[in-house]
Amino acid sequence: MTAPRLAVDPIVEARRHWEEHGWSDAAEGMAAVTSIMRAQQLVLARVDEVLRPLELTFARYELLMLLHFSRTGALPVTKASTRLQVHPTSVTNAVDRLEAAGLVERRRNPTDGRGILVALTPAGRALALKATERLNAEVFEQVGLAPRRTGTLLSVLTELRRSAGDLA
Amino acid sequence: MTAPRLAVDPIVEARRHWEEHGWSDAAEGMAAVTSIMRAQQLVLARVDEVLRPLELTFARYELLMLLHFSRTGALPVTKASTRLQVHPTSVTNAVDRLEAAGLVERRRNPTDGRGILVALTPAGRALALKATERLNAEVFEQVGLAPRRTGTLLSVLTELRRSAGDLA
DNA sequence: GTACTTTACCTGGACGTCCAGGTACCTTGA
DNA sequence: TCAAGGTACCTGGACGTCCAGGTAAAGTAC
Repeated sequence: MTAPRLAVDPIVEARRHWEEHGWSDAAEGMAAVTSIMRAQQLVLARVDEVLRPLELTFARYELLMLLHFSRTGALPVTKASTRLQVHPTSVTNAVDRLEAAGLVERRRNPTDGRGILVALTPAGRALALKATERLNAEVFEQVGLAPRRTGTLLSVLTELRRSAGDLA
Repeated sequence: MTAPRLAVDPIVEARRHWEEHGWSDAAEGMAAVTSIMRAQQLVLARVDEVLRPLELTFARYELLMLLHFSRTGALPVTKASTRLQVHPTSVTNAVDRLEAAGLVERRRNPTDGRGILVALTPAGRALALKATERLNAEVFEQVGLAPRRTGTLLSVLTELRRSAGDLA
């Protein structure tokens, strides 16, 4: 984080401006959207800080864990893309870097000549578990909310994702 | 959005895996963090879709609105960086593009020879208001939550941001 | 008043995200 | 069987974010 702490919350400030401009119906939604953006930025920064010494990023970590949880430790790019809910090229990008670090490898897909399988290496699996230990201890076990509140957040965000067509 | 809808929520799935691995203390936090990431991705996509016809992005829109709400319509880069809570180079980047589009201009800062002022042009102000109209109607007034839930989300995220040192 | 430190901004680069476009392969239907 | 359409992956590029490093000006201290 670079910026100094602020006396006034920019989001509260923006909401006040919205009200004053007669955009009251949109003020709360604007504040919610902006808060999500900012929360993501903060949480991602915390996560990446923990992962930096391991030379991982959250995107790459997620891919490693997806492979770790898969039966064979190998998945086609498309499958990974769907599960991670990112664009296929984002997966290609992550695989490039993980492959260069020896954490995954690309294999020919025996059942589909067009495709490849992204396969976890032993080093990749070991690093994924190490990263999980640290993330659990330093971020996930202390997100920064009162006990019940984490569940509340989860529930509201699930509703939001569902309404955005993210879930069935 | 590219990926097809999934039968199972990847976040629910991941949480189950966490529980099964004996990481129960971290499972809910992991789910919360992942949900924030995904929610941000979805909301940003909605916002950018509305802004695309105007050749704006959310980052640039936010800068335009910050200037619009400022007394003189002009701010130093550092001030904008602090208010928007992004790195100063992100502001430089946004200013480059907005300036190329004639929406802002760089002026010498009369009170500080090192600095510049980013000043809103009439075109920039007009576009900011037009963009706000559309964002209000198409996103902010219908975030996708039941009425009371938006307030709940806002309250929890504020708690999260405060605990991350984002607020005073 | 001069030397040291800090501040403001920029450049260059890494990374993740998406989109557009291209190639190789599979699938489908006549 | 074979042509048309769809799928899987990659490359190249745009964009936003951050970091590292550099220059110029302001502030501070002796």
